[in-house]
Parts: sequence; C-alpha cells; structure tokens
Amino acid sequence: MHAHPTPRKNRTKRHLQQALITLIKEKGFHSVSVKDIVQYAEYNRSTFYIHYQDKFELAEDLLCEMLKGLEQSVGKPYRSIQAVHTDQLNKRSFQIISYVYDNRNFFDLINYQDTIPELHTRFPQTILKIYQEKFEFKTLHNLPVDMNYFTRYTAYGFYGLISNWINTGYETSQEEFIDEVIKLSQTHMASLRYLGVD
Amino acid sequence: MHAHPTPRKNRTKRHLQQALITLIKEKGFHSVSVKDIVQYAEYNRSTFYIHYQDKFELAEDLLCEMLKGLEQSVGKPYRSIQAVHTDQLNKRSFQIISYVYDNRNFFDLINYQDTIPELHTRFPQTILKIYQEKFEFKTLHNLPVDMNYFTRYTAYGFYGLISNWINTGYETSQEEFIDEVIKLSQTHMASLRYLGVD
DNA sequence: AAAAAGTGTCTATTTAATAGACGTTACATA
DNA sequence: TATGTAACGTCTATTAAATAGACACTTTTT
Repeated sequence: MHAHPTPRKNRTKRHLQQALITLIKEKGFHSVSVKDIVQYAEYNRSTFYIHYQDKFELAEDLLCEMLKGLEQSVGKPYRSIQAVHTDQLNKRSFQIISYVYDNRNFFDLINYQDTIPELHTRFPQTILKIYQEKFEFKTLHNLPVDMNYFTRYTAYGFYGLISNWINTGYETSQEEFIDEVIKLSQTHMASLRYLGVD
Repeated sequence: MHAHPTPRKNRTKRHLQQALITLIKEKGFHSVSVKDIVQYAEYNRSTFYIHYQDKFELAEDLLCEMLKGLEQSVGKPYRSIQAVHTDQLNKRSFQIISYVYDNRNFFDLINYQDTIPELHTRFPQTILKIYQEKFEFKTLHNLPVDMNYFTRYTAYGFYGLISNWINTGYETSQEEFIDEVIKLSQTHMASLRYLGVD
C-alpha cells in the first residue's frame, strides 16, 4: 500500500512552496525562516513539519518538481520518433519555453543571488540532460566533432538565451523568442532529431 | 457562542477569492463557473459550498473585504485628530495608495469590463465615504460652496487619478504619484483635517 | 433530441491541520 | 559574560475542514 498523495496534501505543499518563492524574492533564501513561511502561507508551524524537515527540504522539493516538469514538458508534444530539420522547427518543439513562461514566478528566482540552493547549476544541467536524452543533432556539412561537446555547447547556448529572456522580464514574446532560438540554431546545426518519450 | 472564523477557514476563503480574481482576468466573471474556481484552487466542489452559496456570494465577500480594508487603511497611521495643511501632507496620509498597490492583483480588476459585480460603482463610493467620514476640507480663500458637493468633487477627482494609476500599470512610483495628488489637491483646497479613527 | 457540463444539496468519512507544550539552539545586546 | 528573545524541531490529543460520491435538476452544446 503506497500512500498516494492526496489533493489536500499537495495543495498545502504547493502553498508552502509559493510562500517560499515570494519570501526569497523579498529577503533572500538564507533569511527566510520556517516561521516566515507558515506565517505568510497562513499555516500552523506544526503543519510545516508534517510535510518537510526544514526549509532546505522544501526548497529541494520545489526545485525537483520544477525541473521534473521542465523535462516532462519536452516529452509532451510528440508520441513517436520524428526527425526535424532546423528550418522546419515549429513552436510545438519548444514546449519548454512555454513551461518556463507559465512558471515564471519560479524561474525568476535565477535573477537572485541568495536563492534556491543549486538552482543556478541544476537548471542548466537539466537542459543539458534533456538535450542529451531527447534529441540527436547533426552538424552542418557533417563536420566531424565530438557530439558530447556539441550537445553540451548547444544546450548551454540555449540556457544562455533562456536565462537572458528571463532576466529581461520576458520582454520579447514567446513566439518571437522561439524564432530567435531557431535562427541561432540554424547557424551551427543541420538537423535535430527528437527521440520521443520513454 | 459566536463561531469564530478559524485560520483554516479564512485561508480557504482567500484561496477561493484569489482563484476568482485570476479566472475573471482570464475569461471574464460571467464565464467563470464554480467548477473552474475549485479546479483552479484545487479544492473539492463540496468545499466551495461550505463557504459560499455561489460565485456571486464569493465575489461579494471579496469586494466587501477589499473595500473594508481600504477604509481601515486610512484609519491606521494616526490615533488622534490632527489638521494638516495641504502643503504639509506627507506620505503617511496616503496609506490608501499603499493599500491599493499592495492589493493590485485585486484592484487591477477595474480594468476589466466583465468583472466583480458593482466594483466600478462601489470602489469610488467607498472613496467618497472615506472622504466624508474621515476628513474635513477647507476651500481656498474660504469660498462659500456646498461642502457636500466639494467633498464629492474631491473624492471623485482622487478616484480619477487612482484609477488612471491602476490603468497605466502603476508606472509612476507610489511616491511620485502621491506628490502628484498633493499638487492637484493644492489647486483647489486650502487644508484638510483628518478626523481620526472611531 | 441527445449528450455533456454545470448546479446545488446532502450524506458519511478521514485526515490534514490545529493548539500547545517541550527542551534545544542561535543570536543579539546589555 | 550573562541574559533575554526568537526560532527550532519534536511530540501529543483534538477537531473540524475537506473529501468522495450520489442525487435530481438546469443549462449549454452539438
């Protein structure tokens, strides 16, 4: 009998998570106390400890869920393997961008120094993971390069774009931003093969 | 034994209220269903009916609470009667502006047509009520005018400024905006007497 | 006309949230 | 250094808020 998470429980967790996000922006992660969190979210302090050991576990849980969601967002649009030429890339290929935008309240946290622990490293790492596991690239003119490096280069390039997009407050629309990404992709790769979901 | 509202109950109500605000902005008040609200807020539909009869009662409750808060915000800074010359008006006199700003998520609803019922009439009415009950004005040069009219004129003038401020997305800072209001006040009144709290 | 979606009301059930106390640690400041 | 205060982490017993699910009904959609 695996205890399934009930709606109530999840809801409470999410409220605690949201409180944490707000408070980090207000005073920085290290200054946020458990008391602050429950005060803001209007829960009893006892309730916090039912769900989490401490604020670090809460932060970890929040981070994991967001990054898991990021990975899953990519797996959504297609059900089968399909190869896509860079010049045919369409908006559906970039669910990841919608996901970031929809969860901008969270992703804005990368603009803060004193923020969720490991956010600044694990966010780009996750993008890399997605690129490694779900896509296969082809260089222009079949240039013989180490594909590990190429994938890494491409993933972190994308991270650079997306973090700038977040930094500027999403001033270009999702559509425009996707167009930019596509154009930049075309400068150094010939095709991209989506490997589908497990 | 008057049943006192428990923290839990209030929290749930607030979440339902927040859900309503979001959904009104998304699809308009008339299109929002009870089901939408509980889905968004992640509550059981039964739970909704524990707290409210229908979405209208929820909207009414939300509106009342916000307008009550607006009134109370004025009563906060001072504890005793004090007269203030318009040219001495300071920021503390304008708690009301902070209140609107702090609750901009709600007050932004005046930008929508299909919004909380009666919001567009009761918001200015409340400002008028505050002006009538908590302040006493003096015209420039003691011009003999009907003070009922004068108060009404002043209140709705202020409403005009504040609704514009909301409309423009609070593009001028609270401080700048307060300065503007003070300047405009000085064009037609000599002093303002704060009548304190009950 | 049929199907689908939403409403309002009502049960019985459970469990998440609560209050409150405890000894502890961390930290400011007098 | 001593002292007060604020937050911590853990633990109870209690309760009432939230839940699932069924009901007949109305509205909207197709």
